[in-house]
Amino acid sequence: MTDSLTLLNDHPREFAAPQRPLLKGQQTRAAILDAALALASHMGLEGLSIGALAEVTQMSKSGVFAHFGSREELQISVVREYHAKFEAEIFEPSMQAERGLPRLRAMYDRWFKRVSVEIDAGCIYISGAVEFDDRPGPVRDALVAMVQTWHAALERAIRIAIDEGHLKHDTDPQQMLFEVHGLILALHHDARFLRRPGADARARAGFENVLTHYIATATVTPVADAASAAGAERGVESVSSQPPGVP
Amino acid sequence: MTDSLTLLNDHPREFAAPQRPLLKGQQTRAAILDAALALASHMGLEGLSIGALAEVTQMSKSGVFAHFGSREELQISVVREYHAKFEAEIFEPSMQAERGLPRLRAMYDRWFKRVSVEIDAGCIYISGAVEFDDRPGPVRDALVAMVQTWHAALERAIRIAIDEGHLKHDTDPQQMLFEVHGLILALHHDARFLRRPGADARARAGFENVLTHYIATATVTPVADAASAAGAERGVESVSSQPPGVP
DNA sequence: CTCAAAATAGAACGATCGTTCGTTTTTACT
DNA sequence: AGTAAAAACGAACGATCGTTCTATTTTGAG
Repeated sequence: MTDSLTLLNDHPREFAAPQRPLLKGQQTRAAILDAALALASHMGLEGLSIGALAEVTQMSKSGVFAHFGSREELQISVVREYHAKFEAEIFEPSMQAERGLPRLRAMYDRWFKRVSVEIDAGCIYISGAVEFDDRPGPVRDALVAMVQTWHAALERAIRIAIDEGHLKHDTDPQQMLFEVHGLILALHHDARFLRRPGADARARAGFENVLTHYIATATVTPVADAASAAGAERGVESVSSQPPGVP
Repeated sequence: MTDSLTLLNDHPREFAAPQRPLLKGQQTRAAILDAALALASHMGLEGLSIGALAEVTQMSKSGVFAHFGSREELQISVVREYHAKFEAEIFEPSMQAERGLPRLRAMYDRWFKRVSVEIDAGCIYISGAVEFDDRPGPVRDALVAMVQTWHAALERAIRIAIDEGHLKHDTDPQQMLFEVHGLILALHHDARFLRRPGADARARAGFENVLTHYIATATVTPVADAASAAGAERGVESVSSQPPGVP
């Protein structure tokens, strides 16, 4: 239950089921999807056009089209593909870290690197959220479902960190998630849009600031709980970078 | 110097100068711009089309077009219009608050209400940032300039709060701005995209958490400066809601 | 009222969009 | 090799896009 981010991953056939499974089709489909993912990272899901996709993949428009049946289905497939990669590269490796704060740190670190280092490809979750916040439909539904899945995983990690005594017992997981998510969004904004150089350092420092708040709050009246304080200290010092990493 | 957000506001004529000033033109131009602003808040700046705009304003496509000369100029005009309203409704009233933390609070409060309460109209700064982070050109340039202007005003307010002794003297203004901005972005994301009910409360609480961090840091080794601590306390308790408000 | 200038309308343009259809090539299995 | 299904193509469709052009109407000052 806690070791899978999988949701909506039951995609046995996208829109038309080949009765006799040929492999060439899936192969080029994957190639198209790869190009579509790169294209959507730059132009957004709405900026994704079948014509441009055909040009990139050296195929005919109708040839590309036939793999998805509609533009909307193509967009949904892109979202699903992004989710799958996100799950494999961000979520799953982080689950190898120890339960509690180390795992939460690992998740944030990988998430943060995804947004900052790979400047040449914007986060589809973030751009999609803005593009489809006013556009009802299956694309929006798919986006919401996958973002919520990721957020649920983060919230779970926070709750575990609380249970393990790494974070204050009265920590509001959703509040902490809100603040951490804000840091990622600010990073995406400053790095990609404003092109500010120090944005990644700000995101790192911001995370530490949030942590200090939820590990040992700076209340004007320190009612320090000895046990949880010790636990927090353990958590703080244990892991500051990712485990060896798996995939 | 500190009481104006004005930048790029020298827009005497947009693209074609009427030699003998007629008022009907400016009038309908304003009406078109109003409709364009509402339309862009829902569909984004890229989703803004002259055809749809003509339909809304009950005009011909060419009639609308003639007022701007190009779609790009229309987009820039929308950005400028949004900036003017933002300046009048968010920035200027906040400047009536006392220097320091009260003013910073006023700015955040109005900013935050702009993003949360008016759910039926997304923030063009935020959606524009995502739409144009990979699209060079004059529209992006205008967006960047105005966002930076607003950020500069916020940074100025933070610096004043430091000078007034309301915030810790070693506060990094840009870091604090980064974190506060993240809260607004998370609010926009959760309220508009995920449609989570409690997002505004999270943004409020997040701001308080950031404040507690920069007013009296929870360092494990409290090197409390008596003077700045007293100033911080003053600042904390002085204003928790906006001044009467002017415009 | 007059009249030039300004504002709006209307039709058409080339381009691109997603999509459909009929045909041809390629694939994979017997 | 033969064959039926699958995959890819190419042309065309209607719609919409931004834009250009030429009329027509409206405006505001003399």
